[in-house]
Amino acid sequence: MRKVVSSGQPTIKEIAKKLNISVSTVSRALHDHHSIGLRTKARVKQLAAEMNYERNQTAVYFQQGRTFTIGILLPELSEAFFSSAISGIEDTAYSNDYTVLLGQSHDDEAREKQIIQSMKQHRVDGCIVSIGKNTRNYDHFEMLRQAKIPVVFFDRIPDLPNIHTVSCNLESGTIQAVDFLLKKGHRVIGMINGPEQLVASKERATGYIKALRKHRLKYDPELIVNADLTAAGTSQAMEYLLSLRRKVTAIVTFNDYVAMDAVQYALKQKLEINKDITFVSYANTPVSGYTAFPPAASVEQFPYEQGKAATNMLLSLLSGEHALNEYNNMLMESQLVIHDR
Amino acid sequence: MRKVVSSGQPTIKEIAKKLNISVSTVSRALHDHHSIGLRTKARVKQLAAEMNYERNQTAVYFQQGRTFTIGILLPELSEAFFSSAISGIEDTAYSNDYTVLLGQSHDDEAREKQIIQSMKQHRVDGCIVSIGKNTRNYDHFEMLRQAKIPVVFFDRIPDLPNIHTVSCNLESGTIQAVDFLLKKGHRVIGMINGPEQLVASKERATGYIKALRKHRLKYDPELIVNADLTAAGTSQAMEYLLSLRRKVTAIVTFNDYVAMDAVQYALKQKLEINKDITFVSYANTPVSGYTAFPPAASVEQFPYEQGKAATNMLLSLLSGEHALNEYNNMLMESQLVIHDR
DNA sequence: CTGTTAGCGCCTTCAC
DNA sequence: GTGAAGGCGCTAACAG
Repeated sequence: MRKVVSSGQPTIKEIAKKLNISVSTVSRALHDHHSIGLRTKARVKQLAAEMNYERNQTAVYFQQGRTFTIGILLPELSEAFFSSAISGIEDTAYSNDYTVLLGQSHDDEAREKQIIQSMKQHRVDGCIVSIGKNTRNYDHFEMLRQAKIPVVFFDRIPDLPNIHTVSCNLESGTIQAVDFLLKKGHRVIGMINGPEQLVASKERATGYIKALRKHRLKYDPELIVNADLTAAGTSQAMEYLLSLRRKVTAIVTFNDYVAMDAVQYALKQKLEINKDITFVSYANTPVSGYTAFPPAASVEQFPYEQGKAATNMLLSLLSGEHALNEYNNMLMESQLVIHDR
Repeated sequence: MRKVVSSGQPTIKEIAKKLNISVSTVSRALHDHHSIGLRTKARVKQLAAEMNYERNQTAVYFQQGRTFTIGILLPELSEAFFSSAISGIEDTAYSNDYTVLLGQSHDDEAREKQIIQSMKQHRVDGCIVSIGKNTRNYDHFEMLRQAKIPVVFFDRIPDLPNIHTVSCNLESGTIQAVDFLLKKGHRVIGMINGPEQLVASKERATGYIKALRKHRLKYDPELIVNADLTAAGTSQAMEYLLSLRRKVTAIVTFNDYVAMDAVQYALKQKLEINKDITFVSYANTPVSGYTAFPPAASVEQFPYEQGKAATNMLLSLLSGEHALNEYNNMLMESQLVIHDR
């Protein structure tokens, strides 16, 4: 059907012919094999350079049964968190001579399956995956397991047994955040949290409660609201928090977007930011520093480092220095970054 | 050296053996070749399904001499513009059954060369490239040309003859921006432009001047400042513009970051945004809407669409429906998006 | 030190 | 309709 177009690129065969030696000698010379004479080596290398020879990796991949390529599946590249993460992945992969094959699911389960399928056919050596919001069925990952393609899950992790994961624990950062507010004298601290079912929301709530407990303060459940992360939801949450009997002087928001919406609401109520009300958030975006009223502090989740860690974990799996029934679950600690003292 | 690990994946050979037919029959059956009997076809397909057979793409790539993979080289994934662009690239590639190999140069020329080299070895079918800020030498692209790997340059385009490009013309958007301000009654409009040597700066300046000319207003060179895009540079530029005899009531800024810095400066001078002073900017970031004082309008550059266009151009080059000496240079029009009337 | 040979999985031309 | 054979470029036994 499709014509095989000769690429015109020189092969070791041609080099061998011109030099009147065998292909294996050429191959070995090019690889600096110890058993090849210095003179032949030099001759081969010189001719190869002259002819602009370049090894055909597709042949090598085929022959070796591995591609030195890792597949990356993420929900959405345009989210700052993921673009930062993939930056870390790509950097680490490249410095280990691996290439990166990319796919984004857009949180669509069907597309996610399709991409995994395509990566499997591509014979990637391994995958790094952050699953979509709506993914409920994990058959595609089961197929990878059967094909013996190792996977490291990262940030958005499926509820599966025996998997490798890298994620960031938000509890510690939240404790630091609440600590920070308490030290500044705040006693009534609200929290605009995310949807209840998210692990990330649970970690935030737990951190909040633990921080209070640490300071022997009683926890008032009224002060935590679960919102839907939309601007409208945030306004509602703000309205609620500001209507409470106890006067809320600080609020921990689910992320920077929520913080920005909350700030807008507060400004409309003629509140002075960092005086009447102080915000602390989670750094999903690097631009919060540019806003007129950035949060006084935010919990950094180190997406770049997470990407790096996930890649290193995958590479160590690929190097085969692991027992097959050993599963790595790495938990990074989040950390509070203070913008405004 | 490295052991060849049998992947354990079934091959057409095994299917053939189990069915006591030849590999070529299996191959043909799997491809729905017309000359294969319906019964055999069915038997083959069923067994293949049962065995979880999956075609080894690396073998196909090798054999066909093409990989259905395109290489993407970008300066920096964490820049909103590029992450949006790659989103468009990836979507388009995937819906055409192409896979995407990723590399970021971090604006480092050496790394850029290395990535191109690696993509060439990978035998990508084509490349989409946005060059680094500091790249002065283009030998690596010359090598791609010799290897007959088509390249589409995009957004950041090198100064080379006979290349394919996709880029966005900022002149039109700038004209619209100035039009918008003039219609709102502004007569003294400043511009904080970028470094003089950038094409993008030139286009902005030209658009500004053309818009004034269109309205038969005289152009005052004092009103355009070239800044370095840092916060400090922006402050200086603001100080200068606000010190002019003629009272500047509106400013066009190089991008949203500059706009945000400029807004900060204006606020410090107790100016009221959108009253004493109005800003119009270029949309490099989707978050400007979240800031307390977003620009009244901004010039959209459609990175997603640019990525899509570049990919389509590359795909059409790959399909071979082009003369070799034909070069495509696509210019998209930027467009003003009004946030605040 | 170097050459010969086989084979990776698949497709395709040629023969039957 | 189906089979046999060759070859894509490279590596790695196995022989000298």
